[in-house]
Amino acid sequence: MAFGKGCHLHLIDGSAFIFRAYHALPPLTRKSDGLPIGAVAGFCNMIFRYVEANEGPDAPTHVAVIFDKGSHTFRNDLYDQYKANRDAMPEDLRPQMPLTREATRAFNIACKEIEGYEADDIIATLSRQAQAAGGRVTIISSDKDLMQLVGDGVEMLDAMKNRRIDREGVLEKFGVYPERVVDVQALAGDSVDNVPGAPGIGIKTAAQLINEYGTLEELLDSAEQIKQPKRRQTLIEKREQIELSKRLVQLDEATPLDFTLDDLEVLEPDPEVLLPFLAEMEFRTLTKRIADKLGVESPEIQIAAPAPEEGPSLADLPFDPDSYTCVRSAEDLAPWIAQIHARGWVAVDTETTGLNEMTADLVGISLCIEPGEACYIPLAHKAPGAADDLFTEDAPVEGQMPMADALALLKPVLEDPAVLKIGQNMKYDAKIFARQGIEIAPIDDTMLMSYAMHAGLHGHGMDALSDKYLGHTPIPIKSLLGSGKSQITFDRVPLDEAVKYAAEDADITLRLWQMFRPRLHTAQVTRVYERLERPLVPVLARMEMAGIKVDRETLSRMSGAFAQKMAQLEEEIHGLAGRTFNVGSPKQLGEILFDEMGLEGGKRGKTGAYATGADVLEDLATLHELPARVLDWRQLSKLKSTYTDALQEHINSETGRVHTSYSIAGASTGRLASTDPNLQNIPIRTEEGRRIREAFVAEPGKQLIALDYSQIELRILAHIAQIDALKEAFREGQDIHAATASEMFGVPLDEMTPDVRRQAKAINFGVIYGISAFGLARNLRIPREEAKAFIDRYFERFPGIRDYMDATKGFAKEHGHVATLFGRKIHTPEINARGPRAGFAQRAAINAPIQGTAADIIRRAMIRMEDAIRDLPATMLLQVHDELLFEVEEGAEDALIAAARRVMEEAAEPVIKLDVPLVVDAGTGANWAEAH
DNA sequence: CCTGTCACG
DNA sequence: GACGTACGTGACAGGG
Repeated sequence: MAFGKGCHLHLIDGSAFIFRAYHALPPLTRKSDGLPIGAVAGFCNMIFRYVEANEGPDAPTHVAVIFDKGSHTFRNDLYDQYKANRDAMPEDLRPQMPLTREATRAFNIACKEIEGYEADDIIATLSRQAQAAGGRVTIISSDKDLMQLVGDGVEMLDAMKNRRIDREGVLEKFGVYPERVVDVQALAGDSVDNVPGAPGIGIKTAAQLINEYGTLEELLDSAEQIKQPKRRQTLIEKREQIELSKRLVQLDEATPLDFTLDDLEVLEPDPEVLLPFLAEMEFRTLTKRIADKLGVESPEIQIAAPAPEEGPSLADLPFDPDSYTCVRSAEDLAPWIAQIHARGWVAVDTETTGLNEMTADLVGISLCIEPGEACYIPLAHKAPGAADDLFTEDAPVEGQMPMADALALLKPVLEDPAVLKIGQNMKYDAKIFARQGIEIAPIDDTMLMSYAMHAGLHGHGMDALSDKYLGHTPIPIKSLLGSGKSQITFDRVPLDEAVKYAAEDADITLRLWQMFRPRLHTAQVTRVYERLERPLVPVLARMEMAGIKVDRETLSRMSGAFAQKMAQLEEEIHGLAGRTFNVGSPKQLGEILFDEMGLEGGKRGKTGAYATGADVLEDLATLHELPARVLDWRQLSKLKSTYTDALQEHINSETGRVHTSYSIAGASTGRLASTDPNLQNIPIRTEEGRRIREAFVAEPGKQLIALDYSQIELRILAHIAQIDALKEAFREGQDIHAATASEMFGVPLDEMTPDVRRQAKAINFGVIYGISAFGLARNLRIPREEAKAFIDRYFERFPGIRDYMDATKGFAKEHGHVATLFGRKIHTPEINARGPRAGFAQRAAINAPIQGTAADIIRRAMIRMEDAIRDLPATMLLQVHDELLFEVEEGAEDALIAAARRVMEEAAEPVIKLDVPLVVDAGTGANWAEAH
């Protein structure tokens, strides 16, 4: 069909699709050969979704996907810096580029690119041709450069946001209509494409100037008349640069094409072509979906067994467990040490008798210097267990170096500032070595490299990373140790097996390091890794080793009291129920409440059991006494089992202190997580619970000091979202929730009631969490309509908040991640999902930059803290997200507070100058309850 | 091993 | 138009 009046042309910006697909999906690889395929998969999905969405009455008659071709265009001849600051294409995306073309053709959609021209120029040329022929055009892209084409039958469609952009939309974005967009762009420049523009003039100012003077040329000719001296000078002095910028942003509407509009007619996909392509890519789900849609049978997808030697990215070297060396003597070890010095780096891994670094004993050390070249140094292996004779059982295995000898030889290497020690989760090994008197440094950590690059995409344990990035499943530790009751410790593992396992770990670590090192740069997270992740390792190691003194007597006394009270309550509850049952069983409790007692409103969860959460029981408490007693019982049960009992088990017998372990790469937002035990959730909100903190004490002659950031997340929100009213309130030191309430409800601050303030507080928190009327309604126990009215009012009073939320969601959808002020990336792979998961992902995306920036700030404070308090008799013990806890000798409290507060309040600087002050509150006491 | 519950920021 | 919703964690008990 010839293109003409009544025709509708769709032009799809192919590169935008590809990059969106690439960033939206984890680095998927084709199962059979490891070919990176994530972007192709995403691309095909997007094309398919596009096709499905365009079957209606407004279906296009003509369509093409347009790509960029080559990196050199006429714009580079005009200006050699054009797009010069663009990152190189990620290594794993490059091989996917030709496949996206193939995919387009497989869908039977015209696929066009022309050497030396950008896709935008081809799109411009086709749009004008279509307009001239009397047809309509829809450009599927969100690239603002294309906005100059809009109007007179040409519209843009942002496929992700599903938003059409017409002339008014362009006006909204640029402040001018499409025909003047290039003028505004020429002035404002574009940092992404490295278009210089006029320094100091952004889109707002540019639009204002153009609207005042009509066109860019008229503006430049009348530059002398401009009142603002700075602006006038810029426009006069930078005229050439501005005119060059205009030529750079101006799309070429006369690109020579080797095809015509008629060639772009919409065609049905041919199942004989499309399905084999999808099957070859090994897209199971998509192949089936499309086959169903086309009404044909889905082809069988044959996935050959992975052939590691054919893996393209890792054409390296297969893993050979038999190639590893067992080092049994100083003579064996010497050449390894020489090789390490020759290279300047070595991957190191320790094997121990357990997972708790404070109690586990060193069993052996493995080293790797090149992929495939690794050794294991057994140091404390014993004969395999269960010997009849208790004495021979503990005899060391023959042929091991004395531990002291090995450590004496390794210590200089491990502490050599010229030798980089590479590990996976180095904090563990650093602590093991520290207990042997070795301060390992400098270090790299593959777990943290992965975390900096891939937070939110997947876990960062070695097994996951090896599988994903090396296509190799490591020997499972369970195969050596067994599990459950018969589990043995690593010192009982036979040497030949131990060598294979341990050396492989070091080998994997080295290979991951070689792969990740360049990728840190392409992912632009080198600074995050080097400034926020890696330096934290020694800091946390020292905090964990310091531990905090916990008074067993106090806990034990509380346990006894709790047990007594619980027994009492249990009796009462059984009496009220009319029979005995396990109060701790939600299942049994639900049956009692809703089946036997016949209370109304029982809701079943997905397992079919009644929900009996605190919110449910609180509602029921108005109807009957039993649920109220159960709530009391549950509180005590929680306190006893999780705190007063369990904490006693964690008191280290040697130090008399409790040593938590922080996971650096656990939470996707950059927060730390505390485990074994978790010291970040010690009770404080209720009086009974709070008393548990009395058991966390300072040594005699010392004090505990707690410093915590006041409202740090709301302050960050005020800064990021640029909310002037919030900023002002913080600058004036106002009660922020009261100030919010006052602004929203018009109540003067001195007439504020606690209830109004409470509601405003809930809204403030809600905003940080990605507010919804439902969530707020549930939190405040008010009707949803009322909650919605609150939120509407809030957005009305603080319109910047909604802009922030929309912008953050949009960014996540486009890039597949969000970022903190310090550049930490948090990936949001589900952001383009459908159904309830989309909501989750969106709220998480809104929250992540705020929570993550707060996490970055306290990390910066912790990293600087040791230096700042070096001369004080004080130790940093714990971090609880926005709080740091110190132990300090009596008499030095004030000095510590002053020094630590300064570090914390200035922690964002100099990278970020926040528009709001950071404020730190401090408390001192003999125990944690008093210090808070 | 999963689910529900509840402790924290 | 229906659906299901506050963000981030870890530990414990029950129950299959």
